[in-house]
Amino acid sequence: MAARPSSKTSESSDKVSVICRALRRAIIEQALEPGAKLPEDALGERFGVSRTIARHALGQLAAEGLVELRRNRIAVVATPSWQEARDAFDIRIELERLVVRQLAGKLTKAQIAELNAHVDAEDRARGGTDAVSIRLATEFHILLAHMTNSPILVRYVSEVAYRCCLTLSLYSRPHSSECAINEHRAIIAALARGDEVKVMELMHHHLDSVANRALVAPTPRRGRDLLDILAPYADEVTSDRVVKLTKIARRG
Amino acid sequence: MAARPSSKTSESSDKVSVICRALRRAIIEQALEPGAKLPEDALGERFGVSRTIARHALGQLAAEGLVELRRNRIAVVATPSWQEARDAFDIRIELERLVVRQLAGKLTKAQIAELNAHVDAEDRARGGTDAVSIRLATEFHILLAHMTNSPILVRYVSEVAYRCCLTLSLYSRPHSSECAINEHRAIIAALARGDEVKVMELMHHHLDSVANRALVAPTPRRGRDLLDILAPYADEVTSDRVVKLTKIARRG
DNA sequence: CGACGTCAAACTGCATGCAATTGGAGCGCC
DNA sequence: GGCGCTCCAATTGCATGCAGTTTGACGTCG
Repeated sequence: MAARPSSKTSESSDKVSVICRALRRAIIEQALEPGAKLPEDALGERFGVSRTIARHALGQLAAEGLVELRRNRIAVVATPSWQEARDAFDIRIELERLVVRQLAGKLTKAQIAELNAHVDAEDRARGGTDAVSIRLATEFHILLAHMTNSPILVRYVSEVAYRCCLTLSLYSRPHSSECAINEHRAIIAALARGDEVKVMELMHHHLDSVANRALVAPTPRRGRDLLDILAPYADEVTSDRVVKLTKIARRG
Repeated sequence: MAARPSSKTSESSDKVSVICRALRRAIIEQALEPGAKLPEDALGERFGVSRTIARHALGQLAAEGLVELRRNRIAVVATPSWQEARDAFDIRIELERLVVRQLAGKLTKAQIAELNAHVDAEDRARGGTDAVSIRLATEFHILLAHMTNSPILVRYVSEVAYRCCLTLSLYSRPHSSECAINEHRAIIAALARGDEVKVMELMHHHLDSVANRALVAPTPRRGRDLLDILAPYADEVTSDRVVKLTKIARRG
């Protein structure tokens, strides 16, 4: 497989892109929890740029679904609903099946070594924090996507994987993703063997089980807006009462 | 199926969003051909906003892959390579199979009526321009995605469908997508019957045949950068000569 | 005639400034 | 104490201004 020219879409060294990367990482490592406020001034000051740039960066992250942006309101780290989390995983399964289908039997020795090295790193990180483990596991999948040389696929897999990361921080039990490392190894092995059918099945099962381990129940553990929880009950009362409920919810 | 609350990610009535929508439509209707220049000043003046806003809009469209943005250079409508076009269609097939899988047997009568009405509109538009036909065909798929009530799926299907639209304007023969209307009807019928397997197969075949009809050959008809065409030959000459070639290419 | 160097216009990258909106603290009323 | 009102600090929405970069036109020279 001839190497395609490097992506035109690759993120340049703009200040905007730098801030995007930093925030993305902070979000997926849960340094910024879902719901955390992201005022433009504060970001600008923190990164040594003007509000204009911070604003632009927030716009990009909103396009990726990592940040929620509402007119005249402070941007916040996205808080996906449980259903959205499930949807994201469903999409991710299909995309990553596509990835391994394209990759099966087409990896160079160097690429396989790179993948193995990454999983080794995951192994070594088992003692560390949960956040780092999750990030490394996610990066394994993104590394796979990169090997397809398809910029579009890379972009979508990355985005949806980051979103899944985000939901893991909302809904998962701690230490829920550690045993997935063996599954990563199995996937590499099947890719190397070129067993297209098997590797698609492995990937499907892998992601599905991560999702099922993580998205334990439609009732989130923490961080969910009271407003969302109460939403289904809103139909039962008059709209005036609902407004009051929301005030209370926001306060709590 | 209970209706989920409307998406938080829906585009607000920002000036930025307005410009995005306008440009998106102009691009997929080929009013703006791939490679067309999009200077911030001109956009700002045309839409009655400042450069800041135009710039922000371009950033969003770049994130969607409709626009190419390079540092210190005028933004241009994206010119996907043939391979990228093929990749986009592959991704689209998987995503839309997911859509119809979720939808099979779960559509209300009203929704089926809406879909049929849309296809009727496609039928009526057969006499009109190619661009309108393509736009309507694309919107049919996006309408389907909307019915899943999954904002993420809507976003990805929309994006990738727009990208495919874009590539059609680059690589397809004229009048290549007309006979697809019957396939749309067949898909609606299978959805209504709730035949999950069949409808996934239909969608797969539908998109695959559109792609095959459209992406006729790795040699594009027009609009492709001379630079890309000459790239494979560049290895034959010294790198100094290549630089000169590129100068010539850019000029022509 | 074509290659090369120079320069001004065009354009982008980014910061700053101002008007408009929000939200929440404080205060009076029931 | 709870509810509603007013008002101000915090924050966003957007335009403008300035500095740096690119483009391509022009003049010069081989």
